[in-house]
Amino acid sequence: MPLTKPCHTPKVARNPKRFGARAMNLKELAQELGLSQTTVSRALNGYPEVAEATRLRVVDAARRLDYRPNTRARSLATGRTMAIGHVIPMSTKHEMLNPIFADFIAGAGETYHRNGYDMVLSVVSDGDEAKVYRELAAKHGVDGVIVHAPRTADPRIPLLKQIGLPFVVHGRSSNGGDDYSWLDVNNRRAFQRATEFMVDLGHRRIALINGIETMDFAVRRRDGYLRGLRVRGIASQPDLMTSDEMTEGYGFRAARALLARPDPPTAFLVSSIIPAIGVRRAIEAAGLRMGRDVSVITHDDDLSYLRNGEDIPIFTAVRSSVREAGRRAAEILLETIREPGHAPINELLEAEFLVGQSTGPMSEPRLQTQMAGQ
Amino acid sequence: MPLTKPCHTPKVARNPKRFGARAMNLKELAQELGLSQTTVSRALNGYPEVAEATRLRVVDAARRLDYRPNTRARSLATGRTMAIGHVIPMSTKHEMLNPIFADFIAGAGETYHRNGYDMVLSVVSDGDEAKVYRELAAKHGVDGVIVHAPRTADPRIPLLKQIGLPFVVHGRSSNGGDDYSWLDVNNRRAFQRATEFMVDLGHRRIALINGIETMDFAVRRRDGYLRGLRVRGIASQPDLMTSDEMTEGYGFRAARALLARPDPPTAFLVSSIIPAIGVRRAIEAAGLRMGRDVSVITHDDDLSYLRNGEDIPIFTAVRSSVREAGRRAAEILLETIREPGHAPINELLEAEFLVGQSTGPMSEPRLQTQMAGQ
DNA sequence: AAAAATAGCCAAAGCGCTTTGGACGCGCGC
DNA sequence: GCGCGCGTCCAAAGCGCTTTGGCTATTTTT
Repeated sequence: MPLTKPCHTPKVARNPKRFGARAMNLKELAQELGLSQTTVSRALNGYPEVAEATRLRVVDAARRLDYRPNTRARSLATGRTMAIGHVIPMSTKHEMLNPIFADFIAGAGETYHRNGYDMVLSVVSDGDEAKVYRELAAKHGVDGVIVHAPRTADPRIPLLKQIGLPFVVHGRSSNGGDDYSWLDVNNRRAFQRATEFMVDLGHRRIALINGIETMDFAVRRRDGYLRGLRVRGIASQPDLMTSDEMTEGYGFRAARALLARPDPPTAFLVSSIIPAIGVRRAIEAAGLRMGRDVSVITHDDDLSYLRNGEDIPIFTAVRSSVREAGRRAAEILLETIREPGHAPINELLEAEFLVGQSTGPMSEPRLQTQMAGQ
Repeated sequence: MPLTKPCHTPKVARNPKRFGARAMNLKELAQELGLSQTTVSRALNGYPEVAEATRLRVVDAARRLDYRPNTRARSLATGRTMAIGHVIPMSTKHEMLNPIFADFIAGAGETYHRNGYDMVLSVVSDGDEAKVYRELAAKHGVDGVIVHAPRTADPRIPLLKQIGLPFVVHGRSSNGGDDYSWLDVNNRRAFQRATEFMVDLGHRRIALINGIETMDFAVRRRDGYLRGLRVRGIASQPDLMTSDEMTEGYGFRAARALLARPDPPTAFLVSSIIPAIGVRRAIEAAGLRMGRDVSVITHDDDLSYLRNGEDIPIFTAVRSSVREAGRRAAEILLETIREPGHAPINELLEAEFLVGQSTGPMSEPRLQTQMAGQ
């Protein structure tokens, strides 16, 4: 197999060139104006060595003739591509996309748009990401990338450092120190707080419905949960902690299994609103009522298509807008591209704690006895 | 304001050029091999006028030295950019993304990847799309675009025809005839079938929780619903039909309001699984049981992060994989790019009908009397 | 055996832009 | 009046690739 795919079978149409109505180019615009390409280019790009009067003429003509510089040519000349890459990992296990990615993209896209950058996306089975990054850099496809869904010791971080491609991580990765830029939610604190809240409501058996714990954020959330228990003097029970891909079905199955135990949990901490919906389904399927018989707190990424209620939240939640994270991550990336020598930028966002309808004081034990502490 | 944003303040760093370790280019590779650039280029691109032995040498060296042609340079020379644009509309009303878009992208991305294409994304407030398309074409950013979320008489279609940029519509638009390529689900038939199914279960008051009816697909679904009623001889009631952006909250509110009527519907047809989740919440909040007291059928896009149950479906549903649609739409687009003169390609997918746990025979009227027909 | 075709390679001309390194004319200070 | 600086502009050299149009051997045809 050749290195660069000759997918456009050469024999057939060897030189089809461009489509439809050709667009105006710099040369033509310059001719039209009776100026040199140099001057026109400079006028449009805001360089000082051109008279204000001519600049006005040029800008006006450009607008009138709907001239727009050819991105490819420009980036070939400048060396910058004015594009940012997002490599979206797709779980091979469930052929599933991370549900938060759409909103993250939307946020980042805003920033890019505002700064004249394009966004190029590749969806890649998790594991193949390294190859794609390498390619992206070698092909000169992008000026920088955002790293999604970092694992605990993610190999992409040293790789990108080595390649020399600017990047920002959405989340963190424990390896490689802090000498790279990242933006993360304070997952540990959020989950610690949620746990303590549950304990303070009287709950003692609190389940954790976590994401896959090779993911860095999931580890941090578990840490927070454990710390919360410890701080309140509650022993943790490994069999109250589950970990899997955050689907509705997972939330349902996990909660159903836990609720079927002789000593079911009275509270659930859930890693995302999607499994939380499944948890609620399981609670109701068991003939119980969320917020009364069983309490639930979820992490809420504030997804645009799955809002946690309107006026008052459905779920009590630790919320942190992933779209806002996208916006900020993109800004940080553009910043590091603008000033290559700059020190890494780290930003830790605090989640807000919203009390909704899904939590309430520990209710009377339904089946078996329990000696509530205080 | 200048036409092309001079966002990279020129005074500061006038010529930073590229980052980090430079990659190997064609010239260097040719020198390394003692061949001309011409020959090396041809060898790699599979042209016939190069000896098989030298081709092998070249390909081998390229792999060894990790050579990858600069996309920008290549596309400048060829006139094709090997990139496809997706302009994702974002509802200005709710700042909401279409929840299906992530999976569509994932499907399309697969096809692109396989064919050596990149995907460039812009998220745009609905209404501004035309401008973005125009820009994309003029900048030579992409070889073609996918049109998302077409409205009933969508201006983007004539616009793109005029510009001459190849495109494929995901969905259809009633205006502009059929002389453009599209790929759609047979929404009308799907909703007609679902409606008839409900009627056959004994339901007479069937509500439609539809999407926004400026969207082409929503109109078709309503048509199917009305036709289903008509075919079964049931009069339609306008006050049983609602239409709004497909959020969970909308499903909840609409269903709650309808269930509070003196003559509540006994069945719901819902336009997407997300509002369907809200409908279920409303049903349960009313102290009723979905599938027993109230039946629900939903359209199911088979979203990877919101599967409709695992083994047996939660909701009875008309299902059509939006990811598969993405794959096919992308293939069609690449096809039309490959053969510009080709006639438009239209593909109508049939949704499959899945019976789940959310439907059952019309149960005893709970509050008021009703003379069930047969 | 001479003429024609072919296989295999190369130099150089673009693609459309930015940027370097002047050129030209004007006003200013001395 | 001369030189210098400055404000405006331009010609031309890339950026890294593809593709045209040869050019030289080698093979095939007559």
